[in-house]
Amino acid sequence: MDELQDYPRPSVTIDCVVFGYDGIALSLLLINRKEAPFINMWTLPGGFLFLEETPEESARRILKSKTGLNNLYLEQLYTFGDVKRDPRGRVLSVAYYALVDPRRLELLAGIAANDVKWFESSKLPKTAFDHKEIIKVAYNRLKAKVTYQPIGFELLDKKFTLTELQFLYECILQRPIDKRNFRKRILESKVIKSTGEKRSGQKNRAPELFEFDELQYKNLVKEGFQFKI
Amino acid sequence: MDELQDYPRPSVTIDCVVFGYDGIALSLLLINRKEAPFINMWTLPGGFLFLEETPEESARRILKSKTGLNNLYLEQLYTFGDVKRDPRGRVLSVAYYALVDPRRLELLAGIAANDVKWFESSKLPKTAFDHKEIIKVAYNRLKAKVTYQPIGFELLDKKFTLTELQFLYECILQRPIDKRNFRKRILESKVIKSTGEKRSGQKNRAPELFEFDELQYKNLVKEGFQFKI
DNA sequence: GCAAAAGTGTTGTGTATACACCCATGT
DNA sequence: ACATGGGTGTATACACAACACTTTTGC
Repeated sequence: MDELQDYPRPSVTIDCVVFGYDGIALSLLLINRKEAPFINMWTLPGGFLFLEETPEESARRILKSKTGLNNLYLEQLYTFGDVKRDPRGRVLSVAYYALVDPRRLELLAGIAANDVKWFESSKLPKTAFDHKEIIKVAYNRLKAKVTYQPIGFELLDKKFTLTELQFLYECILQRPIDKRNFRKRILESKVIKSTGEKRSGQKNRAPELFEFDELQYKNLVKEGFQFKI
Repeated sequence: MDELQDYPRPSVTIDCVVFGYDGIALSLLLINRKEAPFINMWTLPGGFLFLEETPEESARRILKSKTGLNNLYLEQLYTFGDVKRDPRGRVLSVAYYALVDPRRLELLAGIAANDVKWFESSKLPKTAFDHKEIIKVAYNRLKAKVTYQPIGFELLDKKFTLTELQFLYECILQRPIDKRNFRKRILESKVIKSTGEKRSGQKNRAPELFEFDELQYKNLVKEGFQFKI
């Protein structure tokens, strides 16, 4: 008979791949590990799952405690379970990925600056455990997802210009996008709307500011719409 | 300090959504549960993860022991972790889904016929735990995947006709597909090749037999090809 | 020769891509 | 007035969807 106590239990951790974008490059949030094993190496923000929380709740708690952020875009990525992925013993990791505007993060106090750091995704340091693999899987997922689902707005300010949005997409997809086609499609999709405002103070024409139209987006999802960049 | 023994550990199970296709309808393999809780209800084939095996190895072991099958198409689906999903305590389930030709299965002895049964996916019985949810996620994943990746051949005999393949796709996608367009696209994709043989004995024109071209498929994947139905 | 399923092309329609100039603003 | 990035439309190629008849085989 299958009783819970009849079976040995693995440890279960949650690891989060946190993507950020500062207007120039796609970055990843890593933490400098203070304990053995892998002391002083960089790791994904993570921690052990508590028995009274779901994996997603756990991911949110961990991100909150390590970065101070809540309410971010979060999605389960994959469960990594190589037998030897953690030298301390048998540890499964349920990995999540999150999108964050790093400028929201800079405002927060209480984070030891040397321990938590953004790294450009093209210049990552050596990471502990199997975190390199997790990051690779997360990045592939993000790239695939962004072309057919309108995620990515979380990485920008609430109000953004179309040029900023396009740069972000180019950053994620690592390829140039035609400006006119990009604007046409993103506007046709109706997932963003103009705020009517313009941003002035630049030394050129004042660009129009847009925002994500969440209500409209939810309606479109109900009708089963397909987004495409 | 994060030591493994400092944290309580959840139990971890593996559950498998096994899709089958008998030439007429898409089916799902369920097992009649003999223990409490949920005694006598239908469940996904599953079991506890052993510490010395990866989740995928565990899924293969479980499928082998409950159905006798190995070497099937298997892919991690999602990790389900609701706190109350199992009344016995805190149990995470790493779910997989698999594709199987049920006719391969019928040949196997040693399976108590009343305990393991195929159900048409449109006529499922009440299931235990959160297995209904897991099945729903698996079916959505299968539907999405089949349109851009050439999976599904596992559900047919090694040699199959284009009409059989088309019926399978119609079954999975639950919509009619135009015969000429289907043939055109599937042949253009190069993932199947003619065997040169024909199947006779029917009371109509003898159809050509095709097979999945695995070598060619691997080459195409390397070049980053996109399949599309 | 008839029933039953296999097999085969073309055309229209819509969607994706490629491409270059004018506009508004600040200095 | 000039430098800088913002904003706009069209023509072409390609991909997808719709559609009906002929061929082969067994009875």
